[in-house]
Amino acid sequence: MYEAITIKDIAKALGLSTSTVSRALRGSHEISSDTKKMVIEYAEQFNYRPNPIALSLKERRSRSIGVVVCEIANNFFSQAINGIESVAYNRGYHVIISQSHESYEREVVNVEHLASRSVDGLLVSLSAETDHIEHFKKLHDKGFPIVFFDRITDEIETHKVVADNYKGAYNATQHLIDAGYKKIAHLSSAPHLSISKERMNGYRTALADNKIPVNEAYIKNCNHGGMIFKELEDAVKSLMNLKDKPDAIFSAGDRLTVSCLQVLKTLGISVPEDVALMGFSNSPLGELMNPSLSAVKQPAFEMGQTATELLINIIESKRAVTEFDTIVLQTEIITRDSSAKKITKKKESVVK
Amino acid sequence: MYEAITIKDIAKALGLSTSTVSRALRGSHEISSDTKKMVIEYAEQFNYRPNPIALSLKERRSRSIGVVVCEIANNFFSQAINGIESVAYNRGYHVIISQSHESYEREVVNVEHLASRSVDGLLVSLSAETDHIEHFKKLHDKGFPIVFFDRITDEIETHKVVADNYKGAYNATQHLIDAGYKKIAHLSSAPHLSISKERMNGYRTALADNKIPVNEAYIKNCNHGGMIFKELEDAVKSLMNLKDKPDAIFSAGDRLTVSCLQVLKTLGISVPEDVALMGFSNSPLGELMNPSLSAVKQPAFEMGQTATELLINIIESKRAVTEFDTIVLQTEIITRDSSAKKITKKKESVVK
DNA sequence: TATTTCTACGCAAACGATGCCGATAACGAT
DNA sequence: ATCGTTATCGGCATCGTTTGCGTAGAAATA
Repeated sequence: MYEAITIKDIAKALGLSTSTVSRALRGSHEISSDTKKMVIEYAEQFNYRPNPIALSLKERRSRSIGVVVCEIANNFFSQAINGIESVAYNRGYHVIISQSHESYEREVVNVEHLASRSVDGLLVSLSAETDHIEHFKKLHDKGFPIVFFDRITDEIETHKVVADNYKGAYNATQHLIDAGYKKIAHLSSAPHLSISKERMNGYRTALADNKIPVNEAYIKNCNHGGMIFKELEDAVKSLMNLKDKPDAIFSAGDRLTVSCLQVLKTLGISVPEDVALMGFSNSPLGELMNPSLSAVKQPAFEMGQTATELLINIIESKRAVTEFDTIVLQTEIITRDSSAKKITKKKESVVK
Repeated sequence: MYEAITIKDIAKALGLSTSTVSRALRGSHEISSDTKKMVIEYAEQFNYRPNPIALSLKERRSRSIGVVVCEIANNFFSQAINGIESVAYNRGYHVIISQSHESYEREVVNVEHLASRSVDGLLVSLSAETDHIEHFKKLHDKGFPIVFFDRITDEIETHKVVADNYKGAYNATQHLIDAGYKKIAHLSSAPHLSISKERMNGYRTALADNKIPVNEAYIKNCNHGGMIFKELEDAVKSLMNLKDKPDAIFSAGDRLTVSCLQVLKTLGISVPEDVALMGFSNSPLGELMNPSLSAVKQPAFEMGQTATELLINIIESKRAVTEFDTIVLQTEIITRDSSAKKITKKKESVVK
């Protein structure tokens, strides 16, 4: 069917050996300029392209990197992937993306599939279900290059790239407090994820610094990261069914935030009048939503870029890398209507 | 650095030849069951995985397919990719995604990169800038498997998968008319794109069927598909600066619709009171937007699935495929607030 | 016993490209 | 005339795997 020209074809056609052709194409000095010219012209005429697979086999590298994320239909990750792609292409690498859909099993399968020597390294953000990481440890112990970003693990020593989740969550919580909210709930993903822990810490510390006691009933985890709608729905409902309802919700992820808003809408609970909402989100649609969404925005593109730079550095390093960095990038608080200043009933009656 | 076990290692360790090991692992009947058992146990113990690159070289196929789309940070495409992935993985293929960002040049580079024998076939949705397709023709003429989806071309005969853009646009326009709008503008992507033409036809026909003359000033094209914000902004502004303003906008793409809403918001034009809005969109956020967004929804996931099935069929077909299908999938009209029934001034005064 | 038939395995080529080592010829130096 | 040098090219092995063919030894048949 589809047959492309090889170095052998050129050699045969020109009455040369394959080695001569190979050298001529790479501009070796030990080939006469006449021969070089002839070979190069012939190659161009027939649009010769070296077979990357043969090269991979010979050089024992594929010049491609694998990406393992939970899903690409999420603005944070699609922006991160844009960053990954921009660096990868510049440095001559292909990018192979795989989605775990927050499932541990699919993550394992994808990693196995990618790592069995078809990629030179892995860029990983863990799935919500993943609570043990033997599949990565095995690879890492064998010297396989891995860089974690966003949802990282401290069980593996390698380069990592994260947003400052602690500070982002702290600032978001503080912002809600400053806007007059005191009963702030926290909606989070799986509790074992690094991002969940860090954001939880930021949330708790901000409350503590403001001398607001933590109400454990206000803290809800979704072990499937919002991939199962019911889980999230139940969490929001149980929150809003409390005798002492929260007056604000700080949600720790994009999918969570959006679904939460959806549930609130269904329940007829208005935002921010009945309950304020603030989340981690990278959706450009935040300002078009009803109400427009306050959010902690992560530097997704830069995270992807940085992680890719680090990964390729490991891949191309001559000796085994032993010193690893954890890069922390800053977040940005975007305040919009969903966390508008609280209008207390007192104030309202005063106005009246 | 990272070294994995090969068939050669097993052969040496067990005092066998590589061919025997190879056959034993594939369960050949001409290997004694003792030897087979020994080999298989050894392979499992050392976690042997065949080198996919060596296999690719031998079988002259990589078991991977390339995807060329304008961007993944677009719900239509990320859903389509989910469909692509689901079929591809089931049939044992990797998926390599590349984004053109609506740029012709980047599309060409990506296609060259992918097709130079690192993928077995291509799944393509053309970029907005692409108005000639020699880069695909060259490949297709050589017998390289390509399937187009969404934004297709009729200059190449191969399998194609599209939504029923004509009917979708017709129904959307009819819906706007039924809701009381008569001065309906149409905001479209590059005019040479198949989707643009089909949607334009649906729009024009619906108007004609309702005996509404087409006002050419109401038709605006964005040659960069909305990737350049100013282009879209200018289009919307010039529309709303007309003496005879439109009372509704039918926009032909997700990015266009969202950006349009944004511009309208900036201009202080309220939807649907001042102008109604309806678009093609697959964003699940439509119902959370302000106002909630009426839209034509495409079966993105199914389109991805179908296109992938067709592509793999071509790839795995023994003889050259000469009969090609164009699969047309149905769209769905979702009506929400942005196209709510028009409240005419007359009616309003009557109510008063 | 001699011949055929299995059984169970090894050898080598092939996929495409590269790189080490050699080979050859022309040429100048001794 | 002999040797060393240089320029230019070819042979061969290699990466990891599969596969057609060959064959040694054992078993079965004549």
